[in-house]
Amino acid sequence: MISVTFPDGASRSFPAGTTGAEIARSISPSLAKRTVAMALDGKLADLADPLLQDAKIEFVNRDDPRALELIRHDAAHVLAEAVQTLFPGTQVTIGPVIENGFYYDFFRNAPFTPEDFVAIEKKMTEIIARDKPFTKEVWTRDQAKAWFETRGEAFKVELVDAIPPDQDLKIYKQGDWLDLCRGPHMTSTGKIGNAFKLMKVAGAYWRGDSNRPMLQRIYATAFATQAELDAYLHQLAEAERRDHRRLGREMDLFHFQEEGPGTVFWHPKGWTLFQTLISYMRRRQQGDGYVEVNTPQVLDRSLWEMSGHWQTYRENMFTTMTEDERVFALKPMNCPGHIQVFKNGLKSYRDLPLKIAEFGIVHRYEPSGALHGIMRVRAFTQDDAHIFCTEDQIKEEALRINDLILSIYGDFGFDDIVIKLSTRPEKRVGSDEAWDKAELALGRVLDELKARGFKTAVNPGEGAFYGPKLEYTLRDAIGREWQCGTTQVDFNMPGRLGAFYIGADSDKKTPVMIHRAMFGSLERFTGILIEHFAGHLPLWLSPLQIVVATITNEADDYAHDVLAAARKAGLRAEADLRNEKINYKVREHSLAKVPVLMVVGKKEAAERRVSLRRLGSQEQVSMSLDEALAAFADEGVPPDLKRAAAGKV
RNA sequence: GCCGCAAUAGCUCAGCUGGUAGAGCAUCUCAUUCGUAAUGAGAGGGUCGGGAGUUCGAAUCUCUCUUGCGGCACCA
Repeated sequence: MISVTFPDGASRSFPAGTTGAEIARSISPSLAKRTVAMALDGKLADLADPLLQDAKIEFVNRDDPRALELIRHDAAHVLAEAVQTLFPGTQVTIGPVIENGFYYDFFRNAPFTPEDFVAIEKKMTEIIARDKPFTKEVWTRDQAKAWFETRGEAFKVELVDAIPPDQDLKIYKQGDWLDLCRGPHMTSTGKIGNAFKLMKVAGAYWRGDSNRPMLQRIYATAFATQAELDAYLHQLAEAERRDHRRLGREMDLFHFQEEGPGTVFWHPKGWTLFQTLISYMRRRQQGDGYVEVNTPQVLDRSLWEMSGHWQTYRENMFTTMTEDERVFALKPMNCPGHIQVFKNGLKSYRDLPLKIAEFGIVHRYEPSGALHGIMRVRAFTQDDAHIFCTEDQIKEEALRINDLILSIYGDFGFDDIVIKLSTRPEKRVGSDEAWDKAELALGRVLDELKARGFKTAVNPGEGAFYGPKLEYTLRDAIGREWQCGTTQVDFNMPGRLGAFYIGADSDKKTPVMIHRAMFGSLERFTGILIEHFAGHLPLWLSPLQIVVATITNEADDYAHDVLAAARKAGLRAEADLRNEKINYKVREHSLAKVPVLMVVGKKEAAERRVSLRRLGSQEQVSMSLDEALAAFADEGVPPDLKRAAAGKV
């Protein structure tokens, strides 16, 4: 006999081997009917599993949040059956649950089309309606291999081979169709319901390896209820509404064209935003002891050979050959240039830490498929800096960077940050001893940050070729994660490029270099801000802050006065004197995401007032011109300057 | 780079199985001076992404290149 404890704390004895379904039935038929799975000691399991030892049992209903994973996983099996029924000869591979749904990877030569989706969804509905139970069997390795081999399922055979010998091979059947699967599943296909939808088809490499066959991945999603599915689809539409590529055009910030793949044409408004970010960052860096430099865009191949870029980063570099057959490369990183600045003039240990910053434009030949608006481009501006220091100074400097980064993100409203340590990659330069030291140093910093309560994680093998890094990932308004800032400890490059300083003992010493960026890429950060704010930038960032819109031409003179006064108050303003209705102007400037509309007509002109309308609000506020300008001038002050004015640093 | 899809006016898009292009918005002109998300009328605007082929004839079919989109792989 075993003792089974229920959620209310009560416990009962059952013969060992009693199944969850039997226990549910022993309590009440209605409970058994609505239960789709169980959790044993908190772990989801098939309801048909026998209980072999004492356990805490919970019965999981279809509307239990834990059931969502099962609904999706079951739906993946149904998708696979539907596809194999409709398209015989298609091989199945894997079909996991992912964040917002699930997918299944198939091997088939002909592509799936939108019409196929309709047919597949119909077939899935049929399979679900049949309501066949999911039944589990344990097979031997040979049995499973034979089954899949005779059916030409080469990928499944490979999966069978990859399962450790001490693990059972579990097979789940739904009617006549079966799949190798870890489980668990719900009791039958009917429990899936009809709130599912095929989303898209895309290529994906078998086992994520670009040297292996390309499979067709069908993405789909499923929810417990139609209302939840609808809410999810609505959320997708919301993300599309925020798309920076669309908003960039609507707000007239930038454009791309065919001749410059992955390179941005910044328009006046976009460039204003970009420069606002640079000015802000320049102030923050100056406040933290950085000096700013500018280094060449194009440098001789030999320098890149010395730095190691030529050997490890060549396929990402733009190169050019001049008339005299010299090979140059456009810089993909600023570090070698900053080392040249460091080397110029003898440095003493008293000069350390030396923090050299540059808003450096780097060119990287990114794979064509990676390009994405201004988020992923081939030429971008980094808020880059290199800190030359001693080994002893690493921790303090890394923590200073950390504090600065977090303060900066906070100024933009990003408070949910994850800090990840990336360790040595396979393709790297430098000795293992140097890597040990670098990883140890950053590991200590990570521990310290963890102790301070920050969210941390480790990404093994994801470091840069010259050193490990701490990566700062922020979460935007709709929950997406973006990697922006980075701190990288480098024991290699200063030595490779012959940088040294004179130590306290008069000996030449090689400095350690910390590479760091906070926005990361200004282009990407700009894109993140556009999407985070859905185009509704805070006043200090908005490239056009105020539009003065007239109601009739009789207010033109006054509108000119208002415009001049706004500009004098340091605000970025334009006037719209066109002979158009005020409705038309309101609509147009609202769509262009102008934060403040000052509407002026005869009434305002007579009283030297303005009628205010803020973006996103229908409310109209009448205010004296001076009062309004004072308020907006104050609101438009960047957060760091506001703190300085308030005497807080 | 790989798989799939796409490219028609500044923007969004229509154009069926081949018979040499169309709408709305935007632009320009005229009228209107009208209080918070589209005033009306008229006009101009496209060698249908580039190249090659099939055909009497190609926006439409084929090949190829380029660019973009969705993923994968890569990454700031």
